[in-house]
Amino acid sequence: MARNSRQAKILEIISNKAIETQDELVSELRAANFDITQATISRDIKELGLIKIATENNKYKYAVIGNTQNPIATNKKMTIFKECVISIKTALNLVVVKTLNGTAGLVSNFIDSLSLNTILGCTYGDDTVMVVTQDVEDGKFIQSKLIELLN
Amino acid sequence: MARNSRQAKILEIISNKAIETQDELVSELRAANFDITQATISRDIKELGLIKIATENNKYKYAVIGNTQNPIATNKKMTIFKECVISIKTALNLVVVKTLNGTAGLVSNFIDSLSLNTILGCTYGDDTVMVVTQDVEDGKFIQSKLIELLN
DNA sequence: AACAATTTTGTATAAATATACAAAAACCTC
DNA sequence: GAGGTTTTTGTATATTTATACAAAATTGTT
Repeated sequence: MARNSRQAKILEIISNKAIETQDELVSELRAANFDITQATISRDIKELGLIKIATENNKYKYAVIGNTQNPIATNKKMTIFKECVISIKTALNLVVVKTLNGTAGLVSNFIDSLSLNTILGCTYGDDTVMVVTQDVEDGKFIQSKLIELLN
Repeated sequence: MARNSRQAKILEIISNKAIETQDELVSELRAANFDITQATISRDIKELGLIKIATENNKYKYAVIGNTQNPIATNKKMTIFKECVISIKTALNLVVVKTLNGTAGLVSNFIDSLSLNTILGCTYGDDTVMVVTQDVEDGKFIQSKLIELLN
């Protein structure tokens, strides 16, 4: 289905470029070979829980909302998790998850919500989530758990 | 000037009730004796950096955006700080700031941004910010500093 | 594969929002 | 307080966004 990859593409686009209107987003998507209309984008934006917010230069842009405020339902989060994660690696007791730029917060939030008890905590930047576990073994374990979820 | 109190009222309204459209907000404000039009609200929303976001029940509502993402300029934040703070009290090494419901995040963010070095950290809920200082003396000091800012 | 049921999408348009421009209000400065 | 300057607001409207409805696509079942 093109739908999920399209939504992932939307997250990618808005994290890399200031998108002011849905029509602008339509153009970007068309350029990336997604043949859709504004109506569909409007629905995607609602589903993804994206926001339109004022920027410093007195314009508007679409953005991914921060984790605590994000009201997207869990199965939607799961879908997004799958779409946004690029790689999952371990380094000793850390699991390093690479994501589409700008979506690390969403991914981190999702991982937190799993409440896996061998996870001590998560931090994230723009495109990286760091999952801290007790030891090397736990790191490997969490890595495999997360990879499982991608299927 | 009615403008600042109106904007504060907007923050209060949206934190207490799900507001789906600007027209709805206009009605609420009219009920609170602010005689304005949709155009003004549109501008206020832009200035306050408010967002319209999808809710669980498949509708939209306006909301205050979380602190880290908030791009409002400092002087605007200062104005909002003044408008949103209700009281500032101390309890031993804590400074307890009461705010309009839903705006504690904004206020906390503003206090953080002051980078006062006797502040150890801030936490917040919906209408309360807790500022932690080293000791009772520092608490009193920060309290007075914050009260100063209200003038 | 034929059919029914569900989901996704486009078209057309209604609904909602942003803004150009002009007027009004607030603020200065002399 | 007259006259100039800046800020705020309303009116009217252009722009943008959401959605009803129908069509198309996808999925599941036999």
